[in-house]
Amino acid sequence: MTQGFEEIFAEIARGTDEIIPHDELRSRLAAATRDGTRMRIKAGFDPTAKDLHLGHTLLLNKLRAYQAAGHEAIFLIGDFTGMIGDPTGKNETRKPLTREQVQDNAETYKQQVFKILDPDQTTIAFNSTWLDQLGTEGMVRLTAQHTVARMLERDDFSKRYKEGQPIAIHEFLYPLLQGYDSVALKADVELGGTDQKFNLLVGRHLQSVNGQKPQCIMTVPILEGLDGVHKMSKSLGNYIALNDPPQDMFGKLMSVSDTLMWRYYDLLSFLPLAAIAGLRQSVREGANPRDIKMALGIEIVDRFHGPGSGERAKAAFIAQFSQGNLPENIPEITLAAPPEGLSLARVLKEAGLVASNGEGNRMIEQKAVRIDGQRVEDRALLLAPGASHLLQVGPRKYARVVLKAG
RNA sequence: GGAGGGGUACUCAAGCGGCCAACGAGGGCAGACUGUAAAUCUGCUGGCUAACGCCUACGUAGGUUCGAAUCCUACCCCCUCCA
Repeated sequence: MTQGFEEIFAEIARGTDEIIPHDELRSRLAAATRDGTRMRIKAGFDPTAKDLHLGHTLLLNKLRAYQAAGHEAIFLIGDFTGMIGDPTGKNETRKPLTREQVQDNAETYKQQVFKILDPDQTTIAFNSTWLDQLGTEGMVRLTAQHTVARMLERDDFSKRYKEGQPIAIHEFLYPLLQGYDSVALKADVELGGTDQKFNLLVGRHLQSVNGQKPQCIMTVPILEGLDGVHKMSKSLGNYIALNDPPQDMFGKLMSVSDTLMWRYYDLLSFLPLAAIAGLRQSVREGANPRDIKMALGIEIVDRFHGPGSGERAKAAFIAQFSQGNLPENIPEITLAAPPEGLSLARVLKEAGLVASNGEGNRMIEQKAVRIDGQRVEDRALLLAPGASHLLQVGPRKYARVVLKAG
């Protein structure tokens, strides 16, 4: 029994950045395991993004680990916050979402989330449920439960305050509202990214002020995006979406640097830590990191597209890039061309391979363009009607174009 | 309410009457090299045009001038200090 708990706890704690307070979480989990009670594990998600990406899954994996141990995962959608718009740290106000958009995003969330979470042990909650009811009076009462001095303890705030950067008053409200969510949900544990630490701690404070046992908090690292530098985010375009097609997902994972690959192994793989250490050792002894990367690709693709899809994506990847075969599913487009023909740049643009004629011409000059496999460097080239061509720009953009007289 | 500072391309940041489609850096893209990796080297990085060239861009709107991102006026927005 004791050993069983050790394993459970190790799996829950794996990959986390901080657990506060560590020993308390441990003992609460132990007690719950012993008594067969379920703890309420909360993790909040911002509904501004429609698609979840791999970065979000760190929290989901963690929620899943709790579920595996028999606890209740609360997938909280911050729709209230989303509708107001949180401009934190930016001079650009985020556009508030309409209720419809939020609903829409939430639907998409649900479909994606259950690729990881067990639906039977998941509660989906919307914080507008209670925040809409709060009212001005409730809001003011809430603000009375925390102090400015403590707000300024947050790194972000104190730094900006010292540097004379603006801090809008409502920015103080978000931690409070998020903390209030924990009160409303009577959360036992809240999960969040490391950047959420302060907010999670506010939740502890508000719970105790409101006569609840303060939640334990657990932070997970922020996942770096494909560039290995910035956090994975949709707006930076360095992400792998959960609903990316298998081949894209695999390809993106393969394009990651070796350094980042290990990071991804640590944070995304379900392999035991000992196994990952073994992989590192094998590379040190001469194994090609590429193959290790492929194994990760297979694991991740399988997770989101079902068993077997990973191997298929790998095979397609090898065929296309290692053996130089054409990719599957090349988009095909039909264009009307005048008798004298259409300029190559124009065709590239119409086919969606470049954003403008200018860019098309640039690509041609940079030897990035191929027609039917032949490199083309003549930007004056005209493509005559009545022909069909395979166009390629750079290593990965393809299109098949049929030119009709017209 | 008062005083001062500032708004330049994806970002940061020069320019302060013509040589500015706008230095430089970052980012991005492409080529070479590769393992679609990293590192490195090279080039490109507003739109239209086969090309000559034309058109839009330096917070917004006007004005001065042969000519403005650069000068003037008004307005909008941001920041700092004081009250």
